[in-house]
Parts: sequence; structure tokens; C-alpha cells
Amino acid sequence: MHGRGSGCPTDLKERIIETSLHLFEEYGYHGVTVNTIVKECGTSKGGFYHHFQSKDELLFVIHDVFITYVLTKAQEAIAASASPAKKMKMIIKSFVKVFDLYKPHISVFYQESMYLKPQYEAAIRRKRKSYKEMIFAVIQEGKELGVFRPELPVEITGMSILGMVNWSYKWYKKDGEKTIDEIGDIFVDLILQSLLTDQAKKTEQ
Amino acid sequence: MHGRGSGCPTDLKERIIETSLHLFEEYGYHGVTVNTIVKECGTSKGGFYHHFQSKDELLFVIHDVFITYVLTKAQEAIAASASPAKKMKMIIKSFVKVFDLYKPHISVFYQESMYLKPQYEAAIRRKRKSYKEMIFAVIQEGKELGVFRPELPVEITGMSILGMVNWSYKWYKKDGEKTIDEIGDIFVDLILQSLLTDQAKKTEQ
Amino acid sequence: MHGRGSGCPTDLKERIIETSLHLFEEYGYHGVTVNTIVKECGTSKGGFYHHFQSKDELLFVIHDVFITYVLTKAQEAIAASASPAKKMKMIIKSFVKVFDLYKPHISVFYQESMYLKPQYEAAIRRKRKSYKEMIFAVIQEGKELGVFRPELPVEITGMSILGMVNWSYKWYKKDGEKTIDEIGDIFVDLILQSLLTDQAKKTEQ
Amino acid sequence: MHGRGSGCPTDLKERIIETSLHLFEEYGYHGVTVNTIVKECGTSKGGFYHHFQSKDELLFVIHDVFITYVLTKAQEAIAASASPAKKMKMIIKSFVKVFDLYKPHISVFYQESMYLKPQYEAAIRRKRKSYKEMIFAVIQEGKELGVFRPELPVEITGMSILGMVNWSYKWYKKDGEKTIDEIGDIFVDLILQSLLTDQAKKTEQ
DNA sequence: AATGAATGAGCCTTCATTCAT
DNA sequence: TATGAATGAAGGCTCATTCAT
Repeated sequence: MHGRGSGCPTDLKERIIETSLHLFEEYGYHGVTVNTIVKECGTSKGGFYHHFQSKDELLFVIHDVFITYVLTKAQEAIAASASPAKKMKMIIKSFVKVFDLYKPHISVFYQESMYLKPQYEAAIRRKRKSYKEMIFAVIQEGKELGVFRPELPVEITGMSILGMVNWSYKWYKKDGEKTIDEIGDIFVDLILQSLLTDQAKKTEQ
Repeated sequence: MHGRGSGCPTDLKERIIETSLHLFEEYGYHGVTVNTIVKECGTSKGGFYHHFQSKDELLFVIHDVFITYVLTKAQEAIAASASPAKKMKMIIKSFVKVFDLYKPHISVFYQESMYLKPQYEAAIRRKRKSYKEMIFAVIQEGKELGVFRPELPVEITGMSILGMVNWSYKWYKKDGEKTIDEIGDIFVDLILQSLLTDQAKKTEQ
Repeated sequence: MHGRGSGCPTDLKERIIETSLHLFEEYGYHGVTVNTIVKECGTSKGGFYHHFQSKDELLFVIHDVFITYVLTKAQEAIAASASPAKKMKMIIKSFVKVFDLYKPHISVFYQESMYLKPQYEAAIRRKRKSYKEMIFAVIQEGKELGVFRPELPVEITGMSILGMVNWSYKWYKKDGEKTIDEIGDIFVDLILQSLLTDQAKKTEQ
Repeated sequence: MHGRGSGCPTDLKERIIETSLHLFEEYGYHGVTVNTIVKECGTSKGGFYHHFQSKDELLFVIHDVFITYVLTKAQEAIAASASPAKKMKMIIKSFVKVFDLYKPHISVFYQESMYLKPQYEAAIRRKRKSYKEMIFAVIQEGKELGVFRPELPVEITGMSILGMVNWSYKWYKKDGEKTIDEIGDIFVDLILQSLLTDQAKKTEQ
């Protein structure tokens, strides 16, 4: 079971991903050459291309690792039998939590996804869409059950939430003043303040 | 007010900026060559380098046009003698409004600012910082006056607001279902719901 | 009027073609790098790719120059109002003569045409086919007029003639013992000996 | 025959030769990677390099198999006590016959022999030269005995014959309209028509 | 002001070959 | 014998930039 839990990526492929991730995050996809990556990894061009068809595929893998993870978490939240407010809370908190695990992935994701080649881009876009729609569904459900304010437009509200949380890739730092959990709680507070009806605020939360 | 005075949008420099803006937005800074730009403009390499020292400077100019504009608007809002909620509203609405004017600039800004060369990057960062701090100041003021919830952490709340609005560069479309003004109102509603104390909600808004 | 007559290819494109031609002939298409070509030409990679989309296009141009020339000559022969034996003679002699002009082109052509990319290959194949069919047509005409032996199979005879002449790219040398005209006469003699009926041999030739 | 002692055509070395032969014929020596070959063979890089020192040696072996065979056949023809016309016929027919056995070898031979490394190239060139000289010798003998036309230049005539026959690697197809034997007869007819004196045509053939 | 041919450093990628297992 | 991960030199090509005209 190479890596993950142990945090020790022994095999080359993992090592290339880890290394390039941090390089991409700092210098951007176009600011890092394959040469730089392999030098930093202590491997060779051939070693790189033995594991990845192209630099582009590496970019895809980085995207996919993160989006797949976050999608899974959201699906678990959705599947839970809980109130919309609880589900929203679970989604937000799980999403925020991936910033601890996958901050570099996310940065690269938002910074560079436009440079994915079509074949890869399509695969990623499908997953992004799924995620978005799960959030929309929770908002819709909340409105229907009368716990979320009826005047909320589903899509723009959803995108606002996504924006608020996503944006943290620009400023969140692991060793910052607040833990990721505290930040998650603040987001949940801000968001539920916006969504819940006055009625629901009393019972919920 | 750059250029504007002369009122001649057909002059080459403007045309290069406009063209490259749209190309950058669609294909990314690294997905567009100087050659493509000059071909699309109907000019030549020489024409380009007569007006810009480098492709990098062009990226800077695009950044600067937008950030300068939005900073000016925010300063006007701050300078107004109004309540924090009003100021916040003015800032949000003016910010949202620039998406109509400067959507491509903003997209390029968020997508590519990491590729600015140091000399340009410093100039841009200073202005971004100013903008952020104006928002923090309004939140702080609102808390001190007791109209914003005292438990709000200034910085994270500020970044949440910025994230919510900024993110619209990913999805806002000029010819979408809602006008920019309607979207602005929704943002203001969501944000003020989050910020205002129950007390203030009654009087304000 | 760059080059040709004067034999002085002053402009870069001509110079690249000439140089690479001789390099390809000696070392083969795969045995010559673009770097070698530009070094030999005293130009640069950029200079090369300013004139050719790819190394492959250069190969195509070399093919096309020669095949276009030889096709034109054959069409002139065909168009002439002459006996089949005369036409055959004209075709052979004009074909043989291009070895003086285009020997390197021809060598490269036969050695490397399999490496042409599909788009270029199709264009070339069409012209080759035309040429072949003109020869077949002359043989057919000769048989119908009773001057060529009736038992000759048109296609194999045609391919035999083509093979005999084409093969000289393997051994013909400009400064060899026999001039190109003498070689042409020998080919014509051998071929007409094979084609003509005994009857026709007396009147013809 | 070619199993060398073991007689087992399923042994790896044979399989590599067969496979690469067909790949080379279709895509050219440079259009086929060692990886492609071993994949197609169901073996591995190690398997390949166990049997061949280099990809280049494989090319040599392919050349050698064919040229050795054809040389042997020609030597048998020469050794026979027959008239020059008969010898020429035997040579042509045996040469043509190898197209059935060794068509792919021959295609690769003519297409790629320039890419042989010096050490291999020398070995091959010696055998090619022998073959050529045997044909020249027969023509010379025929002239001396007065059965071939005295005005024929030995070398060019010889090269013409070689060209005519060799060229069939470009168009011969095993399942074509004519059998290899019929094609051989046509070649013999065309060639002897060219070579024989009028006198000899009556008695010979 | 404008042109576009020319430059050349640097990029991504390929592939024959090696070697520990 | 056989495997296939790893190597690294070398190749084709790109593109921001320059400069003579």
C-alpha cells in the first residue's frame, strides 16, 4: 500500500506526483519543466515518461486525485439521512478538510485546468459538474422542506458557496492562525446564516 | 483614464490589448503566442514590440487596467459617509459591476497572475492588498459599531466575501439568465444575512 | 529569379533544400537532423521552421519538385503527335535526363517516400500514378497499332521499363564513364528491342 | 534451412525476425521501435537483447538471410554447364522466385540498407557486388560466344536487368493476377529479346 | 511606425540500451 | 533465459525577441 497513510511515497510515480505538485503550486504548470521535475525527484526523463504519457497526463492525474476524493466525500454526505442543513454542513466541512490533504492539488486544479488537453478536460469537467449539482440538490431540498429561504436562487447561491470555499486555495495556510476545522466552522456559520429561514435558525444548528 | 481621452479605440495599442485579452481568456496566457496576437490584430511583430516591451508587460497592463479601476471604485465607497452595511453594499455592487466591463481582464487576472515577472508582480500585489484591506476595514468598522456580528473573524469573513464574488469570473455570463445587477443584489443579500446582527437586520436594509 | 539557371540559390529556402538534399542522399532522411541541416546552411532552427512547417514538409517539397518535373515532361511526350515507339523514346530519354538535374531528389524519393506523412503521401502518390499510367497508355497504343508485340502484358512490361530506368538512381554517376544521353540511348535500344515486332524493327528506329 | 539445427521456427529469435520483418516492411525500419517488436512478439526488451546485440544487428540479419540465399542460387546457375541464355534465364527465374519467399526481406533490404552500420554494411556490400558480377560475367560470356548482341555495354545492360527485376519489390503481390513464374517468364522474354542476336533468337529459346 | 525574416535557448518527447531481479 | 523499470543522449519543434529595411 504505497504511501497515502504512511505519507512515504516510495515508488517513483508517487514521488513524481508529489514533487511536481509542489513545483506546480509554486511556479505554475508552465513555470516548471519536465527536466526540473526529474532533477528534483532524482530520476530521469525516461523515468518520467515510463510512468506518464505526457506532462499533460501528469496534470490530469493531479486533477483527478483531488476531484475524485472530494466527489466521494460529497456523495457520502448526500447519501446520509440528514437534514439539508446537516448535509450542507457535512459537504462544506469535508470540502474544507481536503485543503489540508490536497491544498497543492487544488491550487493547481484551479490555476491550470484550462490547459488540460481536451481528452482529459472532458473527464474532469464531468466530475466537476457532478459536484456542483450535488450542492444544488441540497439547496433545492432545503427550500422544498422550508428550512432554507424560499427566495434563494439555487444556482447563484450554490456558486456563491462554492466560490467562498474554493477561494481559500488562495489564502489558506496549513500553519496559519486558525485550524482548518475552525475555518470550516466559520464557513458553515456564514453560509447557514445566509440560507436558513429565521424559523429554522432557532431549531437547527 | 488611460487612452479614453483620445477616444480612439482603434489605435494599435488598444487593439492589441483587446485582442489578446479575449485570446488569453479563451486559451490562457501560455496558449496564445505573440504571433497569434499580431495576426489576429492585423499587425506585425514589430508593431507589437513597438508598444510593449514584452509579452509579459502586456499581461501586466491587462492586470493593471482592471485592478486600478476596481480599487478606485472601492475607495469612493469607503470615502462616502455611510453606514458599514451601505459601504459593504456599495463595494460589492461596484465590484460585481466590473464583471460587465472587465470580465476578460478578471479571468486573465486570476488565471495568470502567477506568471507575472517579479517587477510587475510587486506592483500588482500592492494594489490587491489595498483592496483587501479596505474590505477588512469595513467589516471591522461594522463590528465596532455593533451592526455586524461581533463573533465574525475579520479576515476570514473578508476572504469569504471576496471569494464569493471573485468566483463569479468562473461562471458569470453577460447574456445569462440574470443581469449583473440582480446577481449583485443576491450577493449583497447573502452577505448581509451573514454579517448583520439580528438587531441590525431590522433597521438596516 | 532566385537561382535555377544561375545555380546560385541565394534565398534561405532554396539553400535549405539544396543542402538537405545532399545530406539526405548521403546519410538518409533519418540520418540527418534538422540541427545538422541548419549548421551546414549557416542558419538556425528558427530559420528552418520559418520556411518549413516540419522536417516532413521538407521531404515532401523535395519529392514534389522532382515528380512534378518528370510528370510535365512525360505529358509533353504524350501530347506529341508521334508513333508509340517515338513517344516511348521521348519518355525514356526525358526521364533519364532528369537524373542529371535531379539525381539527389530521386534518390531521396525512392529511399524515403515511405516516411512521408499521410497528407503529403497522398499528393505524391497521385502524381506517381499518373506517370505510370502514361507509360501504360503508350504501350497499349503501340500494341493496338501493331508496332509493339501483341503478347506483351501492358502492366508488367510497363513496370519493367520503369524499374530498369528508376534503378539507375542506385548507380548513375554524373561523372561516370558514359554520359546521361548515351545511357538513355542504351535504355531505349534495350526497351525497343523488347517491345517492337520484328516487322516494326525494320521500319521504326 | 533457416531453423539452424533446432529446426524450430517457433523459437524466439526466428519469431523476432519474422515479426520485425513485417513491421519494417509496412512502417520502415525507423517507423518501428524495439518496444513495438517485442510487444508484437509477446516477449520483452530483455528477450530481444538476449538474441541481438542491437536493433542494427537485426537489420543486418534480415539483409543477410536474403542476400545469402539469392547469391547461392545464382552461383548454382553459373556453375551449371549451360548456354549464356540458359544461365541468364536460370538466374532471372531463381531471382524472381525469391520474391515469393523473401519479399519482405527484399523490401527492407532496398529501403533501409543505407542505415546499416559500417561493420554490417561492408559484409552486405561484398555479397551484392558478387551477385552483380555474376550477371556481368554471363553477359560477357554471351557476347564472346556471339549469342548476345556485341554492341551491348556489359555493365549498363546488367544494371538494367537488375533494375527491371529488383523493381518488382515495389509492385509484386503474392496474390496478384499473375503467378511469380509467369512474371519470371515475362522478364526472361523481355530480357532475351533485348540481348540475343537475331541469329541466336532462332536457335535459342 | 511598421515589417517579417531570422535567432537560439529551451521545451517536450522518443527510444535504443542497460541491469537488478 | 527473461523481465521491464530506469537511463539519458538526442531529436523535432516552439516562440519570445531582435533588427535590418
